Amino acid sequence: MEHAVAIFVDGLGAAAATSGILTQLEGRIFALLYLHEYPLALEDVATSLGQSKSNISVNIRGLVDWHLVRRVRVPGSRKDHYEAATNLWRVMQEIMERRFRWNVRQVMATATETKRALAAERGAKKAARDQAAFLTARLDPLLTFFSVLDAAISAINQGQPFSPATLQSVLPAPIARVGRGT
Amino acid sequence: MEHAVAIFVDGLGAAAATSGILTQLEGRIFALLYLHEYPLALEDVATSLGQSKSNISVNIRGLVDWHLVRRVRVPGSRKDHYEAATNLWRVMQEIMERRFRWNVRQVMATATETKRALAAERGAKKAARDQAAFLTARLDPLLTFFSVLDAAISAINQGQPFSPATLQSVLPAPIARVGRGT
DNA sequence: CTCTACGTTCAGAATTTTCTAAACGTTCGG
DNA sequence: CCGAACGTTTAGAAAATTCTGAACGTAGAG
Repeated sequence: MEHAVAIFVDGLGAAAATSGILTQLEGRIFALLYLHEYPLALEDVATSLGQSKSNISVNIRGLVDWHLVRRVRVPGSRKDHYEAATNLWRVMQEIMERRFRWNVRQVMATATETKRALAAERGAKKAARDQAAFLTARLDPLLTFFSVLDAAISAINQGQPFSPATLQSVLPAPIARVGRGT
Repeated sequence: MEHAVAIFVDGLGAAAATSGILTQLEGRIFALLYLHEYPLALEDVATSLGQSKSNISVNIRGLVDWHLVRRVRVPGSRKDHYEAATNLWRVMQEIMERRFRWNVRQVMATATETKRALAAERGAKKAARDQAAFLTARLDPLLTFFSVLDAAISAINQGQPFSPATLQSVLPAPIARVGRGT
């Protein structure tokens, strides 16, 4: 593997590992494909990354599910070939939609469920009623907050993907470089 | 532990486990504290969650570092007591700032580093120069995209925390468009 | 100063996750 | 149909992580 590509693969792998969105290996696979002009066969990916074919097979499927990687047919070959998505805005929308939002709703469902359990308790004693009032006072703002997050995600995801040029124009001033070395 | 609280603890724990931001146990600790009006001692947390004190000690420290939980002194007692943050907006700003943004910069640093390596290679042959041009064509939009993300995080984090009332008012009419200015 | 109640550290146990290689199923060229 | 070239499944190995209990350090009460 070329030196520059190796650096990118390592760096993106490390970033993915701490992202909570992708695993390190998924990050590495994506990085490798992202820096290849033409689709790579499963086996090429495996040998490039020093992993077994079975492991790549399993992990690349996750990337395909998330639309970070596309499977393409290459005329002369029977092998499966893969290429990385290049529309980063759309990739982010997908991740927002399918992961972040799912999490947000999980929290909302939990809060709602908790309120339901609370209502079902029907405490007759004053202490129990006070307790229920307190719990509601905690649960309601949480529910509101996550509802707003949910709405914000909707708003973002209904927008059209930006082109690189548009993105460029949004940037205020050149960001100072941050030397977060690996 | 009360039934309603148990449901909340389990639910938030599950959400945290898949969030990539907190571990399940951190989620459970936060949930427990969030639904308690008065600070809990380390030991109370441990027994409520069925974990060893040492494990809670380690995991609660992470929450304190992230300002999701505050350590407070309780006059009559020598024990450490903890209470959950209730300002969810501020909590989210903190997480954005310290985790998501850090990740974004990691990617930017990687892309920059890769370009540097590319420049250092100084390929004389035509094929090498073509390859370098292609890699640059992939790296530059990525760099731009993540710069925009970085700027967006700045914008969000420079805003004042919303009050629950304000959040509520934002809810009915979803945000129509993502602003382009600061 | 001593004794005790606490939180923290740490070595290793328990559990979970990741990875491999062999077995298997499928497709396609002959 | 056959055989070879594939990708996938899966049982278990390897590695990473989470968790515990004992040892340790510390601060405050007496």
